[in-house]
Amino acid sequence: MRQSKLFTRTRKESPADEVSKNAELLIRGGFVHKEMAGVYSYLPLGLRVLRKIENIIREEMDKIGGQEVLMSSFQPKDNWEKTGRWSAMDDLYKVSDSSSREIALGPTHEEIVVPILKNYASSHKDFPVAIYQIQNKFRMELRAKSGMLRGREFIMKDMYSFHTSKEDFENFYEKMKGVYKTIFKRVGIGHITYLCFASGGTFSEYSHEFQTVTSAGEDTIYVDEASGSALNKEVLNDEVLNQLNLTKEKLAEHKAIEVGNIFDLKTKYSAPFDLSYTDEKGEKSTVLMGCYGIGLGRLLGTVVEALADDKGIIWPESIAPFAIHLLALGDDEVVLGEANKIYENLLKAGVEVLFDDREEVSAGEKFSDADLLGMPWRAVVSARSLKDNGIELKKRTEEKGKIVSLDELLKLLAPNH
RNA sequence: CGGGGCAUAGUGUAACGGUAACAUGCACGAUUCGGGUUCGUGUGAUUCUGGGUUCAAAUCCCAGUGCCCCGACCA
Repeated sequence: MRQSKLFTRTRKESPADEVSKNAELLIRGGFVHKEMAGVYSYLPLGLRVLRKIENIIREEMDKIGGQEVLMSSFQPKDNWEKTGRWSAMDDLYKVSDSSSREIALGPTHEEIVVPILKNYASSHKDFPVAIYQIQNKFRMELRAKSGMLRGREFIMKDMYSFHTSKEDFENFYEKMKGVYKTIFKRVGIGHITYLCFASGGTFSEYSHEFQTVTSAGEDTIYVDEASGSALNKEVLNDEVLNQLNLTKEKLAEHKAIEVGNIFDLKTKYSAPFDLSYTDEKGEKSTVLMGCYGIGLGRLLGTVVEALADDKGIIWPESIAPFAIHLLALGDDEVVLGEANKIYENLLKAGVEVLFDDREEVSAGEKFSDADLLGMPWRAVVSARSLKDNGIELKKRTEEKGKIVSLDELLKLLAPNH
């Protein structure tokens, strides 16, 4: 994409109403636009990152047999009364229409997915099933905060699994731990993300969270570096330590962001809707459930928060909006012509490239923008690089670049082309 | 939901109760071209909303709304 055509632009000044690093950098770079507290619109650059995260998650969900759906955001009040959550869940958005019919704006989808499945599944042969979606969620947070990290409207991947036996559920649950680890690794924060023993809230006694260590985190976790196991401060007691085989003295305390969690729901939501199956002997039993969530906006914000430096964002290659940021310096015809040629060649090779072709912008500003926007690679074409007979290529994370030829550049970024 | 802070051009900030200013952005013209170059001209504001005090309110008072922070809450 040509940067001269991009409708967003960068800002030098930080927004006055955002303190958190993730929101500050994302807004300065034009990735997102704040609508209200805890509500952000995604702009072209931000959407590209979001889509990449989405695709990674989708691939991993499909890999373990998840079936993707897209459920409604409007949810009937009746369903929520059946589970008792119409009045019990205080962050539920309730809206009414012109006939004063009351409906919920979905904060989660147990109340929707269970009746849907009940419509189709009734035999033990119909299980197990795993259903997921990537969709906007609404929660009336009393205090939205930390930029993208705790919002009122946010995009979440929620998966629900359905089983006929405890063993089958546990087997799947264990597999999901591995799948989640893979996702966070692919997104680029695997090295600082821990599987964490935690409270189950209103759902179950315990659950597992995936916590990414950064100073901006709102949770406190304890990590046993030797074994890699971790637990949330909220469940830190002798009984739990014993159960996990950990000693208090060896634990390191960290601030962390909860980027994902998995729950054992048992029959909490299948029972109210009588989601059951008939087994081989003709006997009916209630279906067992698990649920598995990842907040995509929060994940995006976490990556910014955890990996940025004082100059701006540093995107991992797997989710960067573009693989490379190509800068043409100066208004020299030869330089511009050469940069254009390189841009066209990269496009032809299928490389995602952001081309800073703005003629009236100074070199310094282009460098600053490249640092702020955070593409993994920066390629500079200028009178100087042409004199050196090539393109100056630099990693976002490194100080010094090196001169490469177009062929070398293509080989690096499109090795299979 | 308890506590604290803030609200002024698109953005970031100034302004003793007395003509709303500066920077940046944007437009135009020069200049420059390897870390937000320099200069000129122009553009841009019901000072969050509503009330009150006053000859006079961006400024003081009250209420509301919005945003940020701390806490509580949190699938």
